[in-house]
Amino acid sequence: METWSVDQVCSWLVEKNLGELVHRFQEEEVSGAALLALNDRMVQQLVKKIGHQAVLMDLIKKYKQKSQELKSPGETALITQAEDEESSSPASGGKQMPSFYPADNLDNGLIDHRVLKQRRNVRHILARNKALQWTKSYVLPEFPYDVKCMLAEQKCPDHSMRIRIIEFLQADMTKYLEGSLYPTTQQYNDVVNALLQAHPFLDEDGCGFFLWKRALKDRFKYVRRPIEDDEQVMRNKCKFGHRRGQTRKSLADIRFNEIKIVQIK
DNA sequence: GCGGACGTAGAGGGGTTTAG
DNA sequence: CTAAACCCCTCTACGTCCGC
Repeated sequence: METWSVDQVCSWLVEKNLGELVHRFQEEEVSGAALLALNDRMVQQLVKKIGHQAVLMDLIKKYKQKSQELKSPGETALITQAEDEESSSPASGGKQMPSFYPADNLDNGLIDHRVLKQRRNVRHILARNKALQWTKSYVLPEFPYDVKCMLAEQKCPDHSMRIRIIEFLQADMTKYLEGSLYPTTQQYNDVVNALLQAHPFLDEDGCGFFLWKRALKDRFKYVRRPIEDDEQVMRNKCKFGHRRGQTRKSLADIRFNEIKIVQIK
């Protein structure tokens, strides 16, 4: 890893379901050596999402630990394999995500402004990575520390907490969708049921199921909104993306979009 | 069996609200 | 001010029912 180029680091990120970070890593020219030299503050500046910060720091930490233990060439493959096994999601029966959320990590008030701007480009490349097997008994992902505290205290989540819960659930579901951004109704149901079973107090007024499900659907919709390079998304936009008073996209437009998609590919 | 009416689910667009 | 959630509306697709 020490000798990796920026491109190799980016491939590794994609492999670790952190493809969303590729653009930032390329922008900041993070090579393998730079990756290993990152400290907490740098990771906070580089990576917006606390969940991604935690995963990234944990992967680096594990790499450093194992390279100390092994101290032999060609170890990377072994480590990658080990990490693959360890980082599999709870729903696939693997171990849960590392709970590395030190209190100082929450102090992200100085996050680089460019990172905030990046949120506009909400292409969840995660969706394109290796899909995990969806099982009926969906297991909730490991939430960040502050969310876990709120859940443990059974406090009614405020707006920002709701957003964070939804964001984590959406990111976790994406891993199972084989590149699609369209979960089935059953999948929405499974996730919301798992959430409400684990935390019944979230079922406000007995209509929590519908509220959480709608929030989750809206979140996926919001993720799809800016996407213009995905065949399935574009097809649905052509199909449904017009309202009374608006002209329907002509067949020519649809063809043009299809050609654009092929060119992008 | 066929075709129209109807209901429902699931898409999207876009306005409004909320929170940082 | 802006990003993101929330909410409402419209449209399409599909299944079911019913009359012919």
